[in-house]
Amino acid sequence: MRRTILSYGIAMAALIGLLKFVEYKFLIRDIPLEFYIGLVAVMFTAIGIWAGLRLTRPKVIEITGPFEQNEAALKETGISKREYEVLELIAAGLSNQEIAGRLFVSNSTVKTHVSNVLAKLDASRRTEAIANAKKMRIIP
Amino acid sequence: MRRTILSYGIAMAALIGLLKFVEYKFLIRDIPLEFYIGLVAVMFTAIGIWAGLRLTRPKVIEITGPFEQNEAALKETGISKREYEVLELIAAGLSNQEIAGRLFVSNSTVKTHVSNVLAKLDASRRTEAIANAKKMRIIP
DNA sequence: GCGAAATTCATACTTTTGGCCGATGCGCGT
DNA sequence: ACGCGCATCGGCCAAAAGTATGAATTTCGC
Repeated sequence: MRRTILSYGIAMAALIGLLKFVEYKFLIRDIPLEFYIGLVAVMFTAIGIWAGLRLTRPKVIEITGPFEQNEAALKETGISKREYEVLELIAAGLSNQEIAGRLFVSNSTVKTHVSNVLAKLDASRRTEAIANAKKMRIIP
Repeated sequence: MRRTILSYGIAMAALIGLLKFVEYKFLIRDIPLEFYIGLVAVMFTAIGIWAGLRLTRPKVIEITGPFEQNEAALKETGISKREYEVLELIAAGLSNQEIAGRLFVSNSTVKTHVSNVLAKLDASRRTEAIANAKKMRIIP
């Protein structure tokens, strides 16, 4: 962990150096500052995403055994791709509001999806949907 | 997806605007450009991490084979016998009313038990309680 | 390209759930 | 006897979840 942080520090330093260089180049050619700032923003956003995923990855990979999904059963329910995403998040214990935030849609949309999932899984509560989906082997 | 990208675009635009403002402030006070750039970098790294985490889907851990209950974890939660029964029925997808019928108690009692279970599992929704309990291996 | 399916969103309504209070009775150990 | 945890119940309120309906877009298979 200490090593990891150190690595990131060095990488950051290197990047700052690179930026200085780019900055020099750009300023020489009289390219507007806004453009340069935008470039920096995009670069570091990308770095942030990358770093974020790197640092959190070890936590999520905890698969104990092979989960074989019953594709047939899933298809039979008629659950769409988006609806399945919602179902996964429901099973993860998220609220409609949280799901909306995660999927970048409105609360209304999530409710629609949830309602569809409930109907397709023959359930009237999300907890029942989870139980049914598990029984049918369409979610781990 | 298009919407997602659009959202980011708008968010970016807004942030650039904010940056312009900050920039103005800083330049007025003759603070070096490097500092400003660094600020931008840090900000957008943070944004990137946030976005990355937001986009990461929660991986559901799976339990295969014989279920061996983590007695220690269960004891640690302080969940009582009756509360555990309720928890099992929650996980089975029953409503409070149904649980009340199954355990021959009133709806109020079930609600009390549910509330206690939620508190002891550090959850605020029954679905979250299920997910947590599964992670802690106190229910199959 | 056309049409069906999928995705998105809103509004209004009912039901369920959860939080917070207090209260009673019962058994158990000191 | 007293305190303590557990189980039981009720009321009230707010938030979340679910239902129904309608509609605008987008996507995708043919």
